[in-house]
Amino acid sequence: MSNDEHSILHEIRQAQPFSTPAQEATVALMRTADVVRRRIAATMEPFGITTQQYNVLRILRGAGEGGLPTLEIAQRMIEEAPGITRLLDRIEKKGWVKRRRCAEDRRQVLVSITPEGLALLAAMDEAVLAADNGALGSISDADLRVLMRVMDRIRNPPA
Amino acid sequence: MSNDEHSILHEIRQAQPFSTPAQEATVALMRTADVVRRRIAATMEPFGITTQQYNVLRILRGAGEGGLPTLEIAQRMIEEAPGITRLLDRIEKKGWVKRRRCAEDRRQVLVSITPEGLALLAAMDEAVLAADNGALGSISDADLRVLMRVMDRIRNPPA
DNA sequence: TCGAATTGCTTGACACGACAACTAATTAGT
DNA sequence: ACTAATTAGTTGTCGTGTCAAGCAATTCGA
Repeated sequence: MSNDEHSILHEIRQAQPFSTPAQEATVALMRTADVVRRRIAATMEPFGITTQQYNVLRILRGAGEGGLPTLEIAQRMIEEAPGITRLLDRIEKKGWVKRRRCAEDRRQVLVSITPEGLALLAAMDEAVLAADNGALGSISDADLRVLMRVMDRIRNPPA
Repeated sequence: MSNDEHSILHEIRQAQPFSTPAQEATVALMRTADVVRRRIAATMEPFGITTQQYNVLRILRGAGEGGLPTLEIAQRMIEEAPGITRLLDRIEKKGWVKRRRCAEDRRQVLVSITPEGLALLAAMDEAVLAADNGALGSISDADLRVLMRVMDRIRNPPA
């Protein structure tokens, strides 16, 4: 079958075949995610923003005026706190978000998106939607459903 | 359904629902790969090696005595050349690989695994196999086949 | 054959992802 | 009220992904 042309085994050129289907699927999952990540990053790059920075702005747009505390943002990304701090540093330097101390709990730093940030997102919305759809656009709805279900189970294994 | 507990929408707490199933699946793919990557990294970490470093050693073990030129390794990982150079720097410093100039084409650097590297891999083999299986162990063979097929198609979209 | 591409890396600079340690503010326990 | 524990963030360090340059060896083309 012509599928051999782009099978994982071929891509890796591994001398030894995989020990198990689960192992092969694990490798395939990594590589697939990488490929998609790169495609999406490529559509963001012309706007001078990275996917992580874009995700933060998306989250903050959804949060509205009041903004969100730093760690709340970290939670919604999968990320650890340290990463968020510096990510916000860079985004703030570009003028897309602003930070202010919360009055009630002075440990918290409330982050909110600026008008410039909103304008950037607005300019990007169309391209990003197209890219996200494009990345998995060739997959049928039925396959997408199976994909989602299987991945849900991978992330949250039974017991 | 109790599935709501760990749905992607719940995990992201996104105010706006996704525009399309493809978009939702894209996000799920990223997060799933992250989760699995972390699980595997956790099993490698006790051996003082990262997943990338481990992958290089695996490739070199498959290559045997002669070793492989740097860029050939880069190709088998998905990675760019600069990343490989520095990855090899670190692995070499740990004594797991050695580099030598190729006599026929002095532009090439042949990289091969050392006995220490082989010993490390041997010590890790069992744990890694278990981890890879464990990561997707709860997925049925039928689902794995679908998963592989769909991901193949994502990586290599039709025309 | 001699200069112009090309190839195979390497280095520099910037963005992330993750762990550890640290500060400051708040809360809990006695 | 006073100390101990917790919470919210920040900073330092290491490993990696990526783009842009740069360098040396090799091949190509007139």
